[in-house]
Amino acid sequence: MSDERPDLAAMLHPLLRALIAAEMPVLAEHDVSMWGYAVLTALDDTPVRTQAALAEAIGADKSRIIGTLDELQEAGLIERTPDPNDRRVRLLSITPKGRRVRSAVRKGIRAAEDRLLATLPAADRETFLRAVRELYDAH
Amino acid sequence: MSDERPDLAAMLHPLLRALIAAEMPVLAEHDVSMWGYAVLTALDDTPVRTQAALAEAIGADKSRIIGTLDELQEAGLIERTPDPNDRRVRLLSITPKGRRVRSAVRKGIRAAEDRLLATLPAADRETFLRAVRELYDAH
DNA sequence: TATTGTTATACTCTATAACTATA
DNA sequence: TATAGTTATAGAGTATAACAATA
Repeated sequence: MSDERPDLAAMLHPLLRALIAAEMPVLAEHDVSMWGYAVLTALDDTPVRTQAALAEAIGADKSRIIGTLDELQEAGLIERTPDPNDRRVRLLSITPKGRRVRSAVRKGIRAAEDRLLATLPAADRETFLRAVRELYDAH
Repeated sequence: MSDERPDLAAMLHPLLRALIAAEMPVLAEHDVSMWGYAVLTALDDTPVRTQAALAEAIGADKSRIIGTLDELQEAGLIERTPDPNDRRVRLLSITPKGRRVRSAVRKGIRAAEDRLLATLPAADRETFLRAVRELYDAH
């Protein structure tokens, strides 16, 4: 029986798709993209950074997040201020409004996760989340 | 503590990436693409099907698997024979060689999975796999 | 008219390379 | 010259639509 299961990636892939699909309405409700939410999260957890460092932190290329930063700035969720010490860099920071949006989105996403995980017995769910976190930290 | 973790999708995404990266060398070693392996797996588990049904089964579009089928047929891993009863459809079947390749690839992939999961305590690993399977079956 | 397999087209992501302005 | 941010270009992957053969 234990060898009859599908490959791990073959199971995780549709699972992740379902998870993302469940998060889409939450993101749409608050008018942020997935990358926008990732940026808000990174900025909220560690306030100031250069754009390149931010990109690195969320696993994207520096050129790829620019559109996202433009949108977030336009919406007043982040600020980009020139660094007086080195006028090449733009100091990034999340605004109070950005923090509120991030918090609201996270709450909605956690609720969606809970619904998706609801079929698991509580003990298994705990272990599952702990295992995912451990694997995530290791890679 | 339980609220301090990253979002589930934010953890699963890089995890899946790492898993896929670990599988790449195995696939390359046996000269099959990821989709090719998915096709072999689907055909091995339920032998005969139309291309459209096969595509549906592996979560792809019927137009998207054609190149994959061409490659597999070229390599002698599957056969496409016209259905005498309905000459529009091509009956699909996996060849003995295809079965061997599928089996060898799966063995390599399972080994890669084991290495990736090795950091987890045995009990947690069991529960993790059981939970993933249950969630996968539910979606 | 509907369906199977196929080809062609377009659209989304992403990766890479140029360009500017500063240093 | 090297680096931060930006823009432009090209590639992979995917989704959709059109097409020919058959039912």
